[in-house]
Amino acid sequence: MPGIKDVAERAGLSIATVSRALSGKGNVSPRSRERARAAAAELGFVLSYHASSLASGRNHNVGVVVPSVHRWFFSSVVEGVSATLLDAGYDLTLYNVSEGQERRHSVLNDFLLRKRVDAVIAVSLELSEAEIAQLLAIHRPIVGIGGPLPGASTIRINDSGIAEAAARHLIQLGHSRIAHMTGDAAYEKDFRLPGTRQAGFKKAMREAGLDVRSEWQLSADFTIQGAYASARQLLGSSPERPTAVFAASDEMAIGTILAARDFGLRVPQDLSVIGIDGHELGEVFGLTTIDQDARGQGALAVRRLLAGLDGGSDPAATDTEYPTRFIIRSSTAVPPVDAAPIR
Amino acid sequence: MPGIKDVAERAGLSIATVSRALSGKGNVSPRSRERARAAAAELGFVLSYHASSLASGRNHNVGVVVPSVHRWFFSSVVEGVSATLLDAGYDLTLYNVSEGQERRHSVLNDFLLRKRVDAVIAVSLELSEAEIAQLLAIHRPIVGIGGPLPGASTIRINDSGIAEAAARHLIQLGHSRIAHMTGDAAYEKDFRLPGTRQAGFKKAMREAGLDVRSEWQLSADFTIQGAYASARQLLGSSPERPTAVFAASDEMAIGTILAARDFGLRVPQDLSVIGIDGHELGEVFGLTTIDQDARGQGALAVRRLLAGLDGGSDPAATDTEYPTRFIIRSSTAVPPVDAAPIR
DNA sequence: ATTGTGACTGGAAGCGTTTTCATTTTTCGT
DNA sequence: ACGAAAAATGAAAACGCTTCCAGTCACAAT
Repeated sequence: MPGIKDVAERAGLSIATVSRALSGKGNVSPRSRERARAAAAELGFVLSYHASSLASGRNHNVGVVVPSVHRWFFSSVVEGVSATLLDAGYDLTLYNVSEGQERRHSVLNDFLLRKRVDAVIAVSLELSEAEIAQLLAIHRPIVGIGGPLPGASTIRINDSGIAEAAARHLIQLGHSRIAHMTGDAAYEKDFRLPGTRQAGFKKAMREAGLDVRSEWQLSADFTIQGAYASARQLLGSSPERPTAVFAASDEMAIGTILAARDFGLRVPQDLSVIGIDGHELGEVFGLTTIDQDARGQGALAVRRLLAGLDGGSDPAATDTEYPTRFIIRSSTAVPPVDAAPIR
Repeated sequence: MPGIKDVAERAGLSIATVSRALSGKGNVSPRSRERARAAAAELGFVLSYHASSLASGRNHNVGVVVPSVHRWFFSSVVEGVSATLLDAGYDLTLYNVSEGQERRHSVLNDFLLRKRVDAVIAVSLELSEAEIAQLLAIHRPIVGIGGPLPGASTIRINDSGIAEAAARHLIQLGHSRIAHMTGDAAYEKDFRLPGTRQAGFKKAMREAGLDVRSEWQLSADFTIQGAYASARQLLGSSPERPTAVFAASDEMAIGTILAARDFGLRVPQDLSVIGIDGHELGEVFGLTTIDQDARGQGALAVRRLLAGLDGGSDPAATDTEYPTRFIIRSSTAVPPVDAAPIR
């Protein structure tokens, strides 16, 4: 396997010049540059990643920590991050910390800190103060997506605001019997989002003078199947059904729609459903939702990171609110006339 | 940031001994080992990944090449791979080559070959002979999942066999008007699977003496929404509907079920649907399917790889057939009595 | 007492680049 | 055409480890 030395010999140049020619940094005459390129191509030479990282201190690698790669939001973000990173010539090291705290701990310590990533993107991960301090201490830029990350840059959507908007949409249609499906308590730890969206919902309800019935506050694990099971309970048992459901994610909204269909409820005639996300499947279900462009958030995170890496200076820990789009489809409508309003 | 040198000084040992103590290789007295450990812990020392890789020639990193991280099969495999790799102390570098050939080319050349992965897992990727040769040339173990990879180890399910079994299941229920939804031609290039499953379907039909109607051979892009659109065409236009649909993936089967519902067709009374995958959503839809444990396949790939890395010798290019499970739920039943059989 | 054995240990040579620094060559204003 | 500034170059010093090699030491076997 050829080394830079071989290239240098073949090109009749010094190692230093070849290095500069190949990396594009520093001054090299066009002639030398061409020679170096040619020699490298002929020998099929590729730089050794480790050697060059060791010497330069740059890794060209960013770590992405996700709780799962299965759920829509995460895989969408990862796709956005991956594409942008690849274009920029960076590697992406994926840390899937789904299974509990021990693994997560070891990831942070043994992997991330091991000087092998230039930066970290933490998706919907709530790190402890200590963990954040650790990351910041090694002087690597971090950006968080979708989760609070005090001290680091974050990209988030206005969770409480859009939850409010979603609830208000239902209220304006005339609904008063509105249920809310939030994320599971199991996720609360890593992922404060459920609470935030719930707060927005409650605020809108309160402002409209509507009751927030505790039996209509349900939760699921953010998956279609989890929401399906949860919604069956809601729609099946209670003789007094809600006329609308606001689900904290599109996947849960879809699960709710499926459950409704099982009970012969038409959406939106008998039940309005609204979600949050902009899931690809939304169209199939005619789901009214608020689109957060997850891929775009991932891409933005990378751009921000790279800017920081090149600029050198730690960019101030900015907190960017990513814009969302309200998409009205056919899963929401005025409530059925025979439904008695609450209050 | 402390280096091994600092640890050595603090422990009153030589660098060499500390290295041996920390890595566990070579002979070190228990006393020295303990001292080294303690000193390292006190300083919060972690090995530099690059330096140690450069010196030792091992990366502790495997590259995973996937066409997408969004579709069920891929994200499931990645989860399996990720978990197993992390447990073994390896990193996972993700190469998402979704967007066309150029990117893919650059991935193979600039990244994988850049001496930074010890092994490669290629998921459903059909590499050219030249590309495989390249990979094999750098003497890195490769294992392919779900795609043919001549010369390398592969893990696959018996695609044509299970397709046959799925079709036969429908036939045995009494169906003769059977449609098949296969993967898109767009995927054919990377991903020979659609054809393989289709072949199994045709074989079963032929053996049963049934017609394979070309207008009932449809295709979609493996997603729910794609299948939904495709199935609407099938079910909406033709006055003579099929009584059963065999979809080449669960996601497509689900899309088909959704489309059927739109037309007021009951599943399975009016239309039987069967898929392949073992998707989590299958339960919600009562989907009869053939479960291929994608996570398990990912985990197996890693184990195979690591065995090869430790064993040292290139393991013979084995071709493992991963077992599948037929799961009968409620989406398949005998055909409606009024449906005229074909032939 | 002598030698052999094997466990430990430390010095030092890499691993394959990048980058600094001093040096040489080129360019350009006048 | 001359000197100063700019551009291009090469030697060599890092980068932070692993591992070879030779040497020390304790202990058992002769």
